[in-house]
Amino acid sequence: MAQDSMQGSLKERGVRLTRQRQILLELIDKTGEHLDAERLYQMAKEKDPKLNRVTVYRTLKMLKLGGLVDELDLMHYGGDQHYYETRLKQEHAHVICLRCGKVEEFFGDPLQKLRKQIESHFGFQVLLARTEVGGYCAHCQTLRAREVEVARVAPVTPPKRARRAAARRP
Amino acid sequence: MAQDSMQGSLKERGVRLTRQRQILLELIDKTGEHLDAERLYQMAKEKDPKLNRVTVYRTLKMLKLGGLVDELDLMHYGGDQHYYETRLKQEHAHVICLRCGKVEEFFGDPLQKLRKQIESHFGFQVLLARTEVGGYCAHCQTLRAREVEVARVAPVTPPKRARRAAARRP
DNA sequence: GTTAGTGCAAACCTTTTGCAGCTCT
DNA sequence: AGAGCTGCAAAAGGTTTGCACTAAC
Repeated sequence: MAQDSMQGSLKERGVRLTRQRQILLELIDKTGEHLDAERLYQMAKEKDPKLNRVTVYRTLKMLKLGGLVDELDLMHYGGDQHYYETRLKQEHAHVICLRCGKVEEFFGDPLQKLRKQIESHFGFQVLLARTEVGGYCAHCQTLRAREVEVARVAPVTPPKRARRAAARRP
Repeated sequence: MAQDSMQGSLKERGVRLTRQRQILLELIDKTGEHLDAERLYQMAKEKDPKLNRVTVYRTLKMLKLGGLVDELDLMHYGGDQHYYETRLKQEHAHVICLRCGKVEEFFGDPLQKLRKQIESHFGFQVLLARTEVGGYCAHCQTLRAREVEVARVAPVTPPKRARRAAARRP
């Protein structure tokens, strides 16, 4: 359903609905949230092996400029890539656990109040707003203390980038 | 003064106060805000031409991990680099004009309320919070309408990356 | 004297660009 | 038919890493 309204919005602006874009729109819509370009590319490739990574980037850029998707960083947990989600839901904050990577969404009046206060305080016209919160989720808080203790004896640096790179290699 | 408390905090943890770090700490402190790694490097190089860009990155990473500086994106206006500011002030949101690039800071109770609500709602331990808002500042709102009109006749794509790249070349 | 930190070069990941050819409308 | 879009290769931008050397404590 988000896909339909997206397609409509694009058609109005004379944007062509190519096979590739339909695939990408469907994935962004159905998968829901928090996909980065690479993952979106991998998923799209299964539906059309010829589809190029560049097309993913170009499509995302277009959707972002058109205000159809929002770009997130998720506190750079997992790297410096960007994540995308459709712009349907009410404004919300993203809450990222820095230990397990779980992402929660928070809807609540402080967000609306914040926006309104900024608009009236500065006479600012708000187009985009992004709130990201990092910390430890309920589950990880207890596990964390233990880890800190262990780390003093045998420090481990998890190779953040290697994970993603491995998934890309043929 | 921020520099002093930073240095103290580092000393406590057995971090060495090298000449390079002193230069960087002073710049981060005095310049105040919103420096990216490259600009910080350029400024540091004037005080010590031998100081390497890598040292800037390593120092920023350390300060970030130590919770002494916060990392910002400023809505990726101007590119994908990160910006840094000392973690002294009260929590605040950054308000970025997408036309002129001006950055305002907003302090206000919605931010504290947001944090508290997230903590109690999810049982989450908040360590970092970042709110960035993009739009048009009061001054640019009027100028904007005119531009949109002009753009329909003679579209211009400003080369975002070229600006920064030019400044780096020898 | 240790150990942490630096500089240099090279790598890395993510994203963008130029251009020839293809395809939606 | 023709503007718009894609794929490919290559580049760019920002950041990280490996290693030998240096300097802070």
